[in-house]
Amino acid sequence: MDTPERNQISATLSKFEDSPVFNYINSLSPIKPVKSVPISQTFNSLSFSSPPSVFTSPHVSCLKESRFLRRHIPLGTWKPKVSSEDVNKVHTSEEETLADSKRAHHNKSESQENTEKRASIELSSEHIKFSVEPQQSLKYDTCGSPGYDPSICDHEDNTLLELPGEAAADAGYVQEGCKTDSVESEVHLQEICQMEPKSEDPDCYWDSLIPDGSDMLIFNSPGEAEAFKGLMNKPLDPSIRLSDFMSVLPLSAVHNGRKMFIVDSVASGSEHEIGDHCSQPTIAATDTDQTRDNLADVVLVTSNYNENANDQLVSVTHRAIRRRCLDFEMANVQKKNSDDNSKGSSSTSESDERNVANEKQLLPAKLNQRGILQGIGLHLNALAALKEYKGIQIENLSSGRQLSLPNSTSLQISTSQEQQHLSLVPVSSERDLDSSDNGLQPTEDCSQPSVYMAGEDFNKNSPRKKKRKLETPGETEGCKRCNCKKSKCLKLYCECFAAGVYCIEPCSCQDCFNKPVHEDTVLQTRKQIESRNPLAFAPKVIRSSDSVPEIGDDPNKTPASARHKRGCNCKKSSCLKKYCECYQGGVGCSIGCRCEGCKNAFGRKDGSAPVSIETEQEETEATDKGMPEKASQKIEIQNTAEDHPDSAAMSTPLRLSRPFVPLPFSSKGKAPRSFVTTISGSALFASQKLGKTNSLWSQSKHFQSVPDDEMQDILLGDTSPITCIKTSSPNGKRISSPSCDMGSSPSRRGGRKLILQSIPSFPSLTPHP
DNA sequence: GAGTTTGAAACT
DNA sequence: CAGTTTCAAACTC
Repeated sequence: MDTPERNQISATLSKFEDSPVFNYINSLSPIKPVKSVPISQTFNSLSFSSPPSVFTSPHVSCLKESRFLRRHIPLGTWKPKVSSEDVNKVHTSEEETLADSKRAHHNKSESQENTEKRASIELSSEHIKFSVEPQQSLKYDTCGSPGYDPSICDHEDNTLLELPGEAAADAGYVQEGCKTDSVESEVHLQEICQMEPKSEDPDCYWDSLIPDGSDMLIFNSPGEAEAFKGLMNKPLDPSIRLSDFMSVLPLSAVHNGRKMFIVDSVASGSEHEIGDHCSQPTIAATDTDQTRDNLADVVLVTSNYNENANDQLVSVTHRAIRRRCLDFEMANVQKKNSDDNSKGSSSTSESDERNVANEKQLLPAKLNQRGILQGIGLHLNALAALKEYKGIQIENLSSGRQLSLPNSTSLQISTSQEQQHLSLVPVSSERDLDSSDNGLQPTEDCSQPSVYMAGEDFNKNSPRKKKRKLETPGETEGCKRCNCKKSKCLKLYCECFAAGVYCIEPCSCQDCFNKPVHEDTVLQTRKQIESRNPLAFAPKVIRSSDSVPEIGDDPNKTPASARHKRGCNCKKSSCLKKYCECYQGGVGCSIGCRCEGCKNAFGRKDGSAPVSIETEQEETEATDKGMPEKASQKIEIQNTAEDHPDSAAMSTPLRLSRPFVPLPFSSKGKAPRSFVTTISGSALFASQKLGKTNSLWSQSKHFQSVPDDEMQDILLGDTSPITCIKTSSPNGKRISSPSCDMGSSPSRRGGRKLILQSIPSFPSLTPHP
């Protein structure tokens, strides 16, 4: 699809205001009746920082990096509101099928070419998608969420992966799955337009909204809506904390301090129509009066709050704007005046993050020291640390994040979790490695947890989601689901807990405490466990690889190795079953493993080629279960050729060298849980927090097996070269350090440096040179 | 779906 | 630190 030039967008928008169409739109009711459709709540991890929840929900998926946050908003039926020619258009037809959508979209793009512009709406029976092409937009995909339709997700994965440079293409780019997104967005834009105060200075208004380089964040998930709702329901309180918003909004939306649109279209399953409730005037008044000067950057559009929609909407909008002021502006303010407590207090982590980004240099020192507050972490915690460092009072982020709303699906940010994730920076997921050309982009992974979904609530609202989840094993299964009965999901036995995610609906756990409601307990428990083993929540599988070959590395050689951090201890399974964490994680065993009779198909402990006659037999078994024989063979070959027999960490090139090969795991197509863990923790955070994946990526290498001590050093900015990081678990179990075998590879060095350096650039939405 | 096996996690 | 117990996933039937 053709995407109008980004820079054109602003202009276009401006034009919008003046255009008759715009007026027309404005005249329309801001919100059209919409049937809500169960939506996948998940928030995709972004490549930008987004608020992690204490535990992110495991069911996140499809992470894509693009400058544009895109969320799927499956609107059941969305009624097209406007079609405009000048502006470009909105093609709407209520009942267009996807095919129709495509067509429409296509047409749109054509028109866009002509006009350069902007919003186009297409409706699809099921999904309305939107695409906005602000210069800098974040794309937020929600695919992979529990209820998310895998097909779409997959599709998007393929289609949406975009190189930074190609971001612009997004808007225009529409594929079936993706296209719909575009449509949705467009629709939302319309709504926004409608909602936005007309009376205001159009110039200022739109400028503030979308204009140059604005980042657009679109929220479609019901959960978000709910979360907002909760916040909004509260009386407008100046003291509202940024964190409150943060819990709902992805940091990414904020971190740049750019304009942000928040479009919330559906309350899951809700069939209410809101349109009538929203009154533009009210909103306009609110926004304009107070924020005019500030040029509200955040526009929240809710399409369907059932009750009191009007009020809520207004308040939401208002707050959103407020938030904007606090965040974006605050960040700046803080920079300038750390003294400004009034704002500072209200400023939330977002600001902090931004600050961090800008002042990364500060991070190192303080992070570590305090770093370890609840977990350690760069992200919010880091920010917190930073704040403290600056003498700014740190706000208890966690408290703020928690959404009190019952129904809120909110994205909860958990301080501890975030910290941990950051500190541990897990390795990228295999996919990431594979797909990312340079590791810059975290790929989305269905398994990535980014959002907590109130399972119960969620279910209630959207049984369909549940169904979908169940129906889409590949995707959903990637997500953790526990079945704990006695551990209350507060032990590492619990996969959800271990993965740093809250238990959600699909879990069959009993007496589960691993829920946002028990955040305190969860955090406490985590602390306790971490005190025992700082790496307890680190990804089990550590991958140290850069997707990008490093200088000096043999191109043919897989740059990375992946190992189980602790190594396995298998005795009977021969490391050929998922009992074996190494195998489960799709990595070979290393000398760090204490396994007996290792036959790990991904690489034996002794470094020998994985496949032997015996193994083959075994593998046959595996194959039956879904492991492609070829894959295994391939693996073997690679191992043989590449592994260093003597090297402690036998590399498992598997993932790096080839595109993601389905692991031999379950016939169900379920990704190894280990992977999930890794992915969820690392990739997600990396992307979310740092925005630039690559930086994290690199970091991840280091973090992978870096003990806290070292980690601290690193964070502190200790630049002393670390040739090989030795790690050991508290209990004496060995932790392989994959990187070691690489020797003092450039990657390592590079990664190290990156740790600090990369952090800084907060999610700058602007393209990276 | 119930029962068994397995190995990590937790405990002593 | 080693041995034991507990636990839940993986697996089998």
